[in-house]
Amino acid sequence: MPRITLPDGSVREYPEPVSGAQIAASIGPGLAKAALGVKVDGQLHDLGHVIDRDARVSIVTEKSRDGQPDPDALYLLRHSAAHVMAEAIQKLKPGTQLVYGPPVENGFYYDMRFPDGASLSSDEFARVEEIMAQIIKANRPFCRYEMPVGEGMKKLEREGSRYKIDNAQKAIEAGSDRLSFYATGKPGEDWEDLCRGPHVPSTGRIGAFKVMSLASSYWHGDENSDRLTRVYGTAFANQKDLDHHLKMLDEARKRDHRVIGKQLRLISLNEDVGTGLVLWLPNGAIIRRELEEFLRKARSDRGFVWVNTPHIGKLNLYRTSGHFPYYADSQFPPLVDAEGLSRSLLAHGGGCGCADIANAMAAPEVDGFLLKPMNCPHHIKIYEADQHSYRDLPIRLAEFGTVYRYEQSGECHGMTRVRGFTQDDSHIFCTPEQLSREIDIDIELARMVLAEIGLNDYRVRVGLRDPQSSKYVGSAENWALAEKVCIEAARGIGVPYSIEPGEAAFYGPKIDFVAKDSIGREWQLGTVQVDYNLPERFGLNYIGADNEKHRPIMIHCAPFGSLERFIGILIEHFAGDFPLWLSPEQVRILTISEKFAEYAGRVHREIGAAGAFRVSLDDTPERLQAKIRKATEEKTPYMLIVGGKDAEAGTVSIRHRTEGDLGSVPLERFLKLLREEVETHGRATILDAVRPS
RNA sequence: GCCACCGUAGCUCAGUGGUAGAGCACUCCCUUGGUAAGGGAGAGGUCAUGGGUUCAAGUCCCAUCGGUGGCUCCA
Repeated sequence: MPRITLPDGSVREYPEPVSGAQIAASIGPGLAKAALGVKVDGQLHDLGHVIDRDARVSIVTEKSRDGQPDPDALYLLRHSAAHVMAEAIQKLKPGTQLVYGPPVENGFYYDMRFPDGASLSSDEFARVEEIMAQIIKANRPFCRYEMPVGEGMKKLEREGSRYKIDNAQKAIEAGSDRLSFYATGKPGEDWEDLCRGPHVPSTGRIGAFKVMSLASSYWHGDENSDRLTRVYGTAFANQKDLDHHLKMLDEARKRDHRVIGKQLRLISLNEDVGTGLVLWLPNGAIIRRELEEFLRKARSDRGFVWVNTPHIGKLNLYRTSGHFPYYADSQFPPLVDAEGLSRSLLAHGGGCGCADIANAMAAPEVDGFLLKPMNCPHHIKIYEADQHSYRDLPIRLAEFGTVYRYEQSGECHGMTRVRGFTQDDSHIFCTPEQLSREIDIDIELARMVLAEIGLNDYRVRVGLRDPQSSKYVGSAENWALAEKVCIEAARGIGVPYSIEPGEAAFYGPKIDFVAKDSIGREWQLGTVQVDYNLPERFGLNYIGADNEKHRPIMIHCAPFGSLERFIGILIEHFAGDFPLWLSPEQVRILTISEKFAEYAGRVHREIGAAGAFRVSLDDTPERLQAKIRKATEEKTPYMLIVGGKDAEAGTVSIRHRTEGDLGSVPLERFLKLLREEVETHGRATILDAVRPS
């Protein structure tokens, strides 16, 4: 006699156990038709799932109440589409072994292993989609059936499905006493798969789908295990949602910082220089310099002092800090002189393969230099350059410090994942009493930076250590202390925060700012990290009021993270339309004909004389339309069009790169507005001031 | 590092075994025009590199280098 509570609070009683489909039907024929699954006390199930006790139930349909695609519906659709895709691929490539096919953020994937000699190419996606379309058109039901584990295992063994047997064993270990299978159609006749479910009622409910891409993966994510092929797809309830998704992907592609970075001549990646090494062209260097100057001032205002340190340091420095032993795989090999190298190779067996060199270098007596993977050890040595009293603290050191990390070749990506990059790094050394205030200063700085850039939608992530892992340095007490401080600081920020074990740096927990860009993608930007461990490893101290030595605490803070990555993200966020203060070119004067070159030249000189504006003059004999098109494509924020009328009246006609003609204003007024927009970082714009209402 | 795909003019790309192409950009000439491409001419390529198959290779095969999408990784 189950009493069913619906999302609107109403309660329905049923005389006997009832399925999700029956509940939907009892509410209305429209809902029965739209139903894709059922959620019982927060658990998603097949629509056919039978409820035999009191429960809170909602019927899952394609749209949630806010009109957006329902996440549960997408889960069901995509999980089901994964089955359909697997069936299609197995039909196309007989003998393919299935591994695991879950829904993921924007779709689903299925890991599979092709028989020897076979593979899937993206050229075959259309064929896979054809077969999928047939299966969907046939509208076969997803039929769940269960077996006791013994019988189920026997069935899997008969089928010789190594990976599925492993999945089943995992389920049994997790406490399952039955195995569930889903047939796409009739059990025993049609295609089926060991699967926990749930699924949509039938294949016909998969409204729109697409096979997206191929990747490789490892079984259990272990690189020494079997290599699998991961086929990605996506599915939506209808074509419109799929089209919208594809449009977003296309929009993201159009904003790709590698494409825009090339078009706007911001940066260059050159294979002769090396993978993951960014060349800043003059235009990109302007953006970088503006950001650096902005942060330089912001830091100086907050009591930071500027230092400079070299790009390399001795190996022992990084042995002490822990960087060298813990991150040996992801740094460039040490720099050792030839004599030292041959000495240590001899001492370690005499081989000179990569592994031999790596082993020889790891030996504790080897001396040499390392390209710095982080700036902190150098800054620590700057702290140590003087004896410190508690009266000196806090000491706030800052540097745009370039660091090098040997990312695996497949990891490098444009400006966002590189091998050499400049951190806007800082290290505060303070007393325990000062810690909370110093963290606040760093957090305020990081938030101010985001606000000035216009990234106002962000959340905070507190990265704690993974208690299972041994990669961290320092004592448990230090970690507990630092983690507590970070969590409290995050709580005080007033934006949503999450706590994520395993996301800490190796020396301490961190507070990361994760911002949403203009098309809704999230990026990890600034970071504030609390560190009790490096001061201890280096034996740092200050003399307290008690005339005793005490250990300072360090705070690492980088509001941008790295300039390469940050500017790469900004390129995508703005799609190249940088705010005026960051634009490589701010104003371009366009002559209507060469007859007005003299007036245009005067305007050019006056703007130049009025301040450090980046202004250029296009007085070529091209037609105006062509010049406008060129300047627009080059994303110049403001074009000033000057011809006979302007020359007579002493005005300029303003054109905005995206809003078009803004009419003409006297030159002095334009200059005043220009200065205002640059100085306010775009809070007051020329566009707003003169746009015809 | 692994899997799949790709590498042709400065850029974007066409060219599936038979004389290396287009558009844009560039240079020169004409055009002097009020809000997203005026017209004409010219110059520009070891088809990533090295091997192989073939009478013949940008095209087919192998290797190497580089790129892209993922995987793994990400201090």
